[in-house]
Amino acid sequence: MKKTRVRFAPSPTGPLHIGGVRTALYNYLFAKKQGGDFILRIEDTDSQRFVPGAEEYIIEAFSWLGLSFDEGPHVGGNYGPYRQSERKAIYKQYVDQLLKAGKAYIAFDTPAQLEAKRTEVANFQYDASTRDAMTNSLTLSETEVQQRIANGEQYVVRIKIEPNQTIVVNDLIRGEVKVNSSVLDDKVLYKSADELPTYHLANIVDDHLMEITHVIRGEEWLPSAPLHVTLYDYLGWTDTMPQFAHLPLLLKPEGNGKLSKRDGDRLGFPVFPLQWTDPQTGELSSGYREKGYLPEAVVNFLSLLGWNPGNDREIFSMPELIAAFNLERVSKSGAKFDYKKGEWFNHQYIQQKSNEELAELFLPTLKQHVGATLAVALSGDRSVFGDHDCFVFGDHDCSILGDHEEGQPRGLPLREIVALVKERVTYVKDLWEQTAFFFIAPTEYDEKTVQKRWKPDSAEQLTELTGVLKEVDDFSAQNTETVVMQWITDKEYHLGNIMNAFRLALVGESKGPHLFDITEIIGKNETILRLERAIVKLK
RNA sequence: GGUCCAUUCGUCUAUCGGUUAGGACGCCAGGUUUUCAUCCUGGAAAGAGGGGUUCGACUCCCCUAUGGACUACCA
Repeated sequence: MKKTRVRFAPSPTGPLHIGGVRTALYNYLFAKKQGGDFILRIEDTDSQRFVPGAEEYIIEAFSWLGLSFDEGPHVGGNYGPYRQSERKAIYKQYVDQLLKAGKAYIAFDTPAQLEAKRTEVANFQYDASTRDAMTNSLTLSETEVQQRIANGEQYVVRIKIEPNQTIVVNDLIRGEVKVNSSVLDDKVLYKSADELPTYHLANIVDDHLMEITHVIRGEEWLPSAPLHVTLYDYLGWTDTMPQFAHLPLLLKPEGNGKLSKRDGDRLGFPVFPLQWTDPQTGELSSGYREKGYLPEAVVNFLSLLGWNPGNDREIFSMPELIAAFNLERVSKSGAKFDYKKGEWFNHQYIQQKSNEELAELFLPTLKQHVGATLAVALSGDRSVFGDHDCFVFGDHDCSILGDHEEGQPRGLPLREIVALVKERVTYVKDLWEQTAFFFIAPTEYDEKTVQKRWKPDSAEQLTELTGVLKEVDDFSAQNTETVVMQWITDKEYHLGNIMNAFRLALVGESKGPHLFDITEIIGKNETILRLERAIVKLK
């Protein structure tokens, strides 16, 4: 049994879009399931559309997602080079072979002439029925062909499709697909202008030479699969031809058409794994990574868009996906991109993270928001910064994760803060909005909440509460809660009124985790300061 | 226009001739809660249409409709 070898072969014409990521993922899962190789090949045969940075982007994206290539331009391998632009000489040899065997021919018709032909003749196709009326090596004498080439005239090499043959493509997902060769056209295989083959030829030659066993690609390639089968035949490689599997497409959520690069930001979600800035226009497209997605969530989400394990299970780690994956369970019809489900997956994966891991992931976002106060922190001051009274970190990283010296600027135990709110966030970034009040004390209060929660006697009651809290030595959540509850009971105050006003003072609005978990974390002094400020401001 | 592919709740899907057509997302309702969320429970929600085949079709076949892809010297 030959070793399974699959390739992902993007064209470096821009950022990789999410449909391409899924295709790569399925290739990867399939290869790893078989203990095979996963190869990256850069298909840069279109010199016109090359975009600088695209290849690096692709490699970085897969590195983030956790798909690693066994061979490729960045890691090497025994079947290189892995950029088609570096394989010119290889292709030329096979072009000559086809020409010599009469399986292909040289054509001089210019793009302009073809364009004219297409507007003049409806449904014009360069094929057996028309090639005799065109300017090519079939209609020109051998000497004239040589003459034109010697004169520097540009030409292309076209495959010579024999009409009226039945071509069978065996597809692992769709079964046998039969087409009559007469509907195929004499596709361009090679362009003299840049001495590069087109996709079709380069693809077949490389897959053969790289000993690819399975071609797993998007359904958009199905119509040209018969051409590819013919090419294997013409080159004499039929017996080692890879198996084909054409994947269903990822469709726009709104209904029509396949998901395209432009859809993402228009519909409010990323279509690229990583953020991308167009080098030409400077236009910025959002990415899953920057949006706050965990790569595991993206992988899991994508894996289930067009494939299912045959049971109700939905959460899979990468090793579990590899174990469960097979091509037989890939569906045949296109899948609309359900962005909401993606959010749900991310939520699930966030819950799986430990508090330490989440705190670590949150740190960059947190620093963005409170970064300016770090300098204040280092000066040993706990002081007013801008309009806000800011809580700051002792020394950035260690104190964030917990301990602090008495009398020093207090760092907040980020790990514990994260633990309190993690089940309510979808993105790592949401942690900021859920926890901002821990770091920045409220100085303004949400108007609606004030109207609803700040009662006529709130100021008086909270003043009294402040007095009670000042007497509390053990400020643990449990103890503080016991004391406060006892006080409320003794005074026969209305529990909700007290607690809601208390929360308003600490948080600034009506949200957040259990109140006494908040007081424990921000500590006695800060709790009292916030109460006093609210009493003054809301009186 | 031509060729090819597809068609189960709004969405992703299970079902491989006999099921009250299952699950998940989303949505709605209720519950938990000192707030907001989370969470829990429940609910509404599907076999495109028409012919066959069969004792019996979501499932097999045909037609129609609809959707999609392709139709470049792009991949």
